[in-house]
Amino acid sequence: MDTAERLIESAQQLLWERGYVGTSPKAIQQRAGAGQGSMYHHFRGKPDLAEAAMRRSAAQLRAQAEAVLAVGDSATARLGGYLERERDPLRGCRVGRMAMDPDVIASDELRRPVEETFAWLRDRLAEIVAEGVAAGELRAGLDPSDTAAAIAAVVQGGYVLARAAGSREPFDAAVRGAVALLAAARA
Amino acid sequence: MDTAERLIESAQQLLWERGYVGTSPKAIQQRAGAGQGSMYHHFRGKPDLAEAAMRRSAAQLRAQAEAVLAVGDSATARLGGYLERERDPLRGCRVGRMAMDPDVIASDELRRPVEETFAWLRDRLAEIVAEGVAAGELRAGLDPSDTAAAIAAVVQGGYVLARAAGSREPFDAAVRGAVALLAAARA
DNA sequence: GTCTATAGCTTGATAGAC
DNA sequence: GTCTATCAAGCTATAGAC
Repeated sequence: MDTAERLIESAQQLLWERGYVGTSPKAIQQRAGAGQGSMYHHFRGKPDLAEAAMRRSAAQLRAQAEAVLAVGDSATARLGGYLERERDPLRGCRVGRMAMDPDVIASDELRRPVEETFAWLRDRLAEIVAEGVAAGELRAGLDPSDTAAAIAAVVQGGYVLARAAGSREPFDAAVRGAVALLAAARA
Repeated sequence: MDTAERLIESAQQLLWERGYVGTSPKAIQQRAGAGQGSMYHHFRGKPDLAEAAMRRSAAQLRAQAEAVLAVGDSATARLGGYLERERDPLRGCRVGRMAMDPDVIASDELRRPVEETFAWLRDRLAEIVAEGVAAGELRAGLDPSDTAAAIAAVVQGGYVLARAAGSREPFDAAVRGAVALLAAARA
């Protein structure tokens, strides 16, 4: 693996663990086993490297989500599969976490990968809800876009509850609660 | 208002805007119009002042939530009132935001106010769900604790979606989605 | 491409005058 | 109680040798 690659992966890890504000170029270099000059040769600076790392993480997350969302023979099963997908709640979401970072939100370049990821996720979830409604599986009155936003929010909020509690339990409870509410919305 | 008070309020604002890692003692002092020595006279350091500020914010949030949760003549109305309470989604939750901060999570003292706030909120929401079930308003099978966690998560996750999008719209959509799912779970 | 040296600034805290 | 001065360490970036 070359140096640029190691820098990106180290940045991905540190952004996940400590966020953008809490991650220094120096820490990235040390984890990657690279010197100062090496990093500034491959990237223009911290924002540039962070953007590359965030785009990478966003692409990986999307691939994982798509893999889960494609499986299941009913809308409820596919949405449930997304909600119950194996996660590590105490680590949080590597993309969603960035949305709480002031410097990320203040920069269009840095915010864009986060924005695109959630726009895609909401659309994808809404498609599945709409299919469930069309198939007569879910109630006719259920708004696909609103339901999708609620499902995505339960996962992101579950991370907050888990980290606040220092335990994965609230995350699992929120997922169970959401699955039960979806079950109640069957036609 | 005395200096200690101004320091706490300034710290509350900055922690909300920039998180713990992104907030420096110097920035707090400047916003409060106080010097270095003044801050270190009233507080032992950044963690001490941050803890005071977070406890204050937690108490305020709890009072606001309790005020909303006490109003309404049915469980659905009270839970809906909590979900639809007036908020500024782009600012995020001043308590929930702290859960994403690595230094807050690493310190028991700093994490405790966050933990206590969400433990209280989940209990309070679960009580209301349980009352709704007992009254025959909500389905008998609905688990109060899981449903409460899902509701709290929708709000916290809604903030993430809104900040990612740079717009309050996803927050409002998630709330509408959650309200609709709760309506579907009526007995 | 990678390294070391250096720069100028900020951080979080302490010292000591008033 | 509040102020200014000072500190060692860390931050982000640039320069220039190799």
